[in-house]
Parts: sequence; C-alpha cells; structure tokens
Amino acid sequence: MATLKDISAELGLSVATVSRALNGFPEVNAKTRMKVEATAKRMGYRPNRTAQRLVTGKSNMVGMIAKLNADNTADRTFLEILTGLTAALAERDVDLVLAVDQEDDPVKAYERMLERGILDGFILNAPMRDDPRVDFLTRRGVPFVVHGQTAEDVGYPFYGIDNTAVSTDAVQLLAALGHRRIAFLNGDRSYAFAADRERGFRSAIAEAGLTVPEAFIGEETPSESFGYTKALEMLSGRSGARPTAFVCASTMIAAGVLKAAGDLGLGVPADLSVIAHDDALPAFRAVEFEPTLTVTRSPLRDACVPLANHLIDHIDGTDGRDLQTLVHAELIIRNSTGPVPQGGQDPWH
Amino acid sequence: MATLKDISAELGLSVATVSRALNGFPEVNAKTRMKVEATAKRMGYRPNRTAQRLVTGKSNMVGMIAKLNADNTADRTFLEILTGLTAALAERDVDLVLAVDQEDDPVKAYERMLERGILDGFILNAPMRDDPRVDFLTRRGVPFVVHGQTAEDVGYPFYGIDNTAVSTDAVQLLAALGHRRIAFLNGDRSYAFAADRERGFRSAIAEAGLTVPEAFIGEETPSESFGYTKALEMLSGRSGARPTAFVCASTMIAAGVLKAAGDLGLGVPADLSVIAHDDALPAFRAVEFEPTLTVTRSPLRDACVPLANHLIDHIDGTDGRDLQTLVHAELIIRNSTGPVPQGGQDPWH
DNA sequence: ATTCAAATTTAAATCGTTTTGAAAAATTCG
DNA sequence: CGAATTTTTCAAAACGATTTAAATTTGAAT
Repeated sequence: MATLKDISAELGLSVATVSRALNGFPEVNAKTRMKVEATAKRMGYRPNRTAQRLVTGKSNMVGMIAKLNADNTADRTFLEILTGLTAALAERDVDLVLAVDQEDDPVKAYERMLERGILDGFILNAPMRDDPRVDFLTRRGVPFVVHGQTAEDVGYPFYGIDNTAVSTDAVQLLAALGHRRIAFLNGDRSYAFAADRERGFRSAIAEAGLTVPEAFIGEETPSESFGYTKALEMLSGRSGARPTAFVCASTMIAAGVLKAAGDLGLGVPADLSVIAHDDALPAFRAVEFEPTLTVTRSPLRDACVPLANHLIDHIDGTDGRDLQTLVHAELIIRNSTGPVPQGGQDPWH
Repeated sequence: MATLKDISAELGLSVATVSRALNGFPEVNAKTRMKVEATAKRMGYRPNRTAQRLVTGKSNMVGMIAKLNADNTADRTFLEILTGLTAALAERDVDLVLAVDQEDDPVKAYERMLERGILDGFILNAPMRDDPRVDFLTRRGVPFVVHGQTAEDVGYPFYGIDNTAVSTDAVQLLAALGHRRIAFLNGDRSYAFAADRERGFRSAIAEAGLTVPEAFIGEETPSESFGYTKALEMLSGRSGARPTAFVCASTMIAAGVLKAAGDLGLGVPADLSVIAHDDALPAFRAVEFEPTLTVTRSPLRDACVPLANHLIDHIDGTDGRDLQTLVHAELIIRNSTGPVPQGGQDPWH
C-alpha cells in the first residue's frame, strides 16, 4: 500500500504538501496539486483510515444495535433499513458496526459499544416513547440519529413519519365514506410509532364525533396472525356490533384481516373496509393484495439516506435541531375501502 | 480517557514498562506489574484501539456481507447467525462490520470493503459450491471463515454440518421403516448445502436400491408455501404414484407439507411420513409441530462460537487446516415418521 | 571489592496521517 | 532594485500505542 511518504519521496515534496494537495487545501499550487493527484492515483494511494483516525479522532464508523423480539419478528423491517442504510453510509465513506442486543436493559449494549471507543455515533431504531437510550447517549455526549420520534420538541436529529397524521388520515377517509364503527389494530404500544398512531386514532375518532369501545382496539407486534385472530374475534359480534372498517398498523395485519373477512364470507370493500399503513417492503406489496389495499404509504427505504446524512452531518458539527425530518405519509386510495354498507351506519353505543 | 502516558507519569515509569506490564510480558517485575495494573484500573485506562491498530496492523474488526434474496427470505437464518456471531466475536473483543450486497457480482461488495482497508477478515455465509468469494479472498490473502463447505479438501477454516449425512440419515430412516417412494423437497441447489443434500439423497436412495423420478425432487428457496404447493402437486398423483414420505430441507418446508397433507385428509404419520432438517430457530420449533416433527437437528446458533474463534485464530496465524469443523447433525425421531402405510410398498417404476 | 550475568527498565523508533509555526520562493509595490 | 507581501512549501510535533536495542539495576560468584 502506497503511503503519503511514498508519494512525497517520488515527487521530492514534503508529506505535508502531499497531504494538503490531496485534501483540497487552498494554499497548494495548482500545478503541484495536479502532479500529486496524478501520482497518488498512479501509485494506487488510499489514505490509511487508522492513521487518519488516530489524529482526527474520527473513526468513520457508526453503530447500530438490533433489538430482536423473542420471535425475531422485527426481521423484515430491520433488514430493509439495514440494506438502505449501509448503502447510504457507504456513499459518505462510513461503515456500520452492528451488534445485537439480547438483554433486558436496552442501554447496556450501547454502553459496551461505547467502551470500545471506536464509534462516531449511533443510529437508534424502533424507539419507544421517552426512550432511555436517548437520555443515555445525550448525557454521554455521543451523537446519534433516531428513526422515529421519542417526544415532541427534541434537540437531536431524527427522521420519521408523522404517525399521528397516519391515523387521522385513515380515520377521516373512513368517516367521509360514512363509516361509524371503526376498529383499530395497532402495533405494540410501547413503541413510539404505535403510541402516536393511537393518539392520532383517538383524536380523529373524537373529532368525527364517534367512539370506539376498547374491545375494538387491539395492539400487538404486527403480524398476519395477529390481524387474523383479532379480526375474527372483533367480527364475531361477541364484543358488540361488528365494525365496518379496520385501521391496521401494517399491511401484514391487513393481510390477516382480509383473510378473516374471506373466512366469514364478508366482501371487501362491500361489507368491510380495510386501510393499513404501508412500509413498502419489496416482499410484501399492497398493490398485489386482493383487493388492492388502500394505504398510507411511506417506504422504509426512504428513511435510509436522510438517516445516514443527518447522523454524519451531526457528527461533523451541524446542530441537531437543523437535522430533523418529519414526513407526511401519502394516502393512496385503492380498492379495499368503500362506502359504509347498508345497515352498518349505527355508531357504537 | 487515560493513556499509557498518564499512567507512566503517575508512577514515574516509562511508557514501555507500563505497556509491558499491562500486556503480561514476563520481563516486568511482579511488584511493578501490580502497581501498574492497580493504577490503570483506578484511572479507568482502556487501550486506544486506533493506536493499537496503527502499530500492530490489526483492527479487531471483521466483515460480513449479507446477500439478500429478492424477497428477503434469508432473514430468519441470517439474523440468527448475526445474533450469535456478534456475541461470540465480542467475547474476543472483535467487532462486526456489516454490509448488504445488492448487486449481481458477489465479489464486488467484498472488494469495496477491502478497499477501505479496515478489516482483519471476513465471515462468508450461505456459500455456493466453488464459491467465487473464496477464490477472490484467497488470492488477496485475506483471512476468512466459511459457514458451510464449498468443496472437499480445502485449506481455509470453516464450520459446517455434514449435509450429505443429513440426507442419508433421513433416507435410511425412512427406508428402514419400509418406505419405497420418498420425495425430496430441497433448498436452492445453487447453494452448497442443498447441492450436498441432493448428492446425499441420491446416493442413499441408490444405496437402498430405490429410484426417485425427477418429478418428486423439488428445489427452491425454503418456505412454507414452497412445501405446501409442491407437496400438493406431488400428492395429487398426476406425476405418478404418490410418495409415502417426504424429506424436507427445512422445517418451514415441512410445515407446508403437513398443511398439504391435512388439506388432502392424509394422516401423518399414518399415511405419510415427514422428516426435515431443523436449524433450531427459536421462533420455529419442530417439537411444537402437530405431530411433533422428526428431524436431523443442528442449531444454527451452535455455529457462531466456532465461526468466530476459527476466524480470529486464523487471523492470529493458525493454519486454516487446523480450524475446520464438520459436525454430524443429530437425528431426532419424533411423531411425523412411521412405517410405510398399507398398500404403499410399491417402489416407483 | 570486583566481575559477570541476569533481571528490569528505558529511550527512541515506528505505524501513517494531520496540522502548526516557520522558512523559502514567488510576486507585488514603491 | 530592494522591501514588503503574498504564495507556497517544509520540518517537526502530535495522536497512543508496540517493540527494538541499549542502559541500568540487582544479585551472585570470585
């Protein structure tokens, strides 16, 4: 591997000048710079990251810690993020160090990574409301970016979708179609995204002058089986009049709901409307549902580039407040939603 | 952060002695060592990895590149490995840098990681037969460990299960139970594990004096739906007499076969025997199948510690040939296999 | 007490870069 | 043309560890 010294020897220049030439410093003569760049290229020079790091204190590495559920259900979305993120980071010459958290205290794994002292910052995924990791890293002065929101008016960088709006958009659409009995199959409430969705749902329901009995609000780690069993139960009529519409936290849940509707001989959207939030996973496409699914859509993949850039910019000194992105998910009306069926207009209670 | 210099200043010793004391060199006085260790601890000293790396040339980081199928189906097993592997590496103070390969040429991603020059070695997962990555890394002189086998009599470290034996054990069990029509639902043949399973299957079938028409050998990325549709087809009788037993590459496939059997009103093991290979994913337990599943079992998790250790030892200089582990999967006979049903004793052809 | 060997410790070089402060070269100006 | 600038280049320090070769201390033997 060619080093700065090799180049400087080759050209009879000092290492300092070579370093400056390659790093675009203004005080180096144009002719010199050309020569240096040419020989650097010819000799296949690549700066030694370790040496750079020793002197600059920056490692060009960031960490991410995967927190797996007992049943590994986070896989799909996690790998989706991982794919986009590694690519986006590589674009800015940053590597991703991965660890998997297997214990109770979410902060422990970060503490251990930090001890090694090889990371410039972290990407925090699947945040909870008032996530303890945020507190911990803030206190330690470690840069990080959050995928999602842990609270309002925060000082750190984040990229997330407006989850309150996701729910209100869905409810407003259904209400406009005349639905009065709208059930909600949410994700695990301990996560910020689900907590926000629930707030949005409740406020939009109230806004529309409606109520929803607690029996028609379910929450669990999103899965098709959760959607299926919960929808079956809610549609059985045991807990009250059957809902005419479902708001689902994920397309997986919606798949379960559609299956339950099919098993009960209910037509969608004739007898039942279904809307879900769509993370746009390539393996699970809402347009291919039967019927095609009405969704609020926000590709997980879209988060990756902003997440990477926010974090790197923050590490480079940009204020966290200037690195916050909140996007409004797009409402896409397809064939799984329709007007409230005849005889389904009575609200609960 | 306290440095060696801080400690040496505190004790009036030279940095060299402090370094030696902390690294257990024999030539340092016992009393001195005690003092050094005590103050190091008191001052919270942690060696600066970057500095260590610059001088030793070792980074204590290894890379892994995830290759995702279009539909991300590798998720489960990949995350399982990732979990165990990061833990096993951490045990030896090594970090894992992850990248995701999104292009055609499998070697490109490795080339790019190598360019950065920050890695001591690689873990190669899901190898194909005569995997090009092996060639590439060997030529470059980069240490690596393979999870699986890419060929016989190789010089590099690996950990894998004897996939030929997996198939022969399964076939021999079924043959001993009197089965003569044994179908095979294999994984994607382009992967080494599936190629080996197929070889084992064919040789064991021949050994038992049997034949299997090609219509009863299926191969695809393992999934429940593959097992279901393929079993339905094979059991339809359209391609010949229905098999009395299935050998499945994974428990997921077996789940599909059981479902197909159920749909067709076939009892397991009364009318049909099913055996699968079990990676022992925590989310997918063969003992909880109905009926409990007969398997050849080899927990993926077991691979992690040997993989990590083999790689690290190899990086530290141990010869690759001394770091090869091939385990024989355990045959666990449960309730999904039984004697050949009445009237099912006729072999194919 | 002197000599020699063994046990300890040390100063200094090294890894490959960035960056400071000074020096040299080139340019401008009176 | 010489002085004053402005450009451009350079030597050396720094980052924090490891390691070589040399120096010192210690202890035993004469």
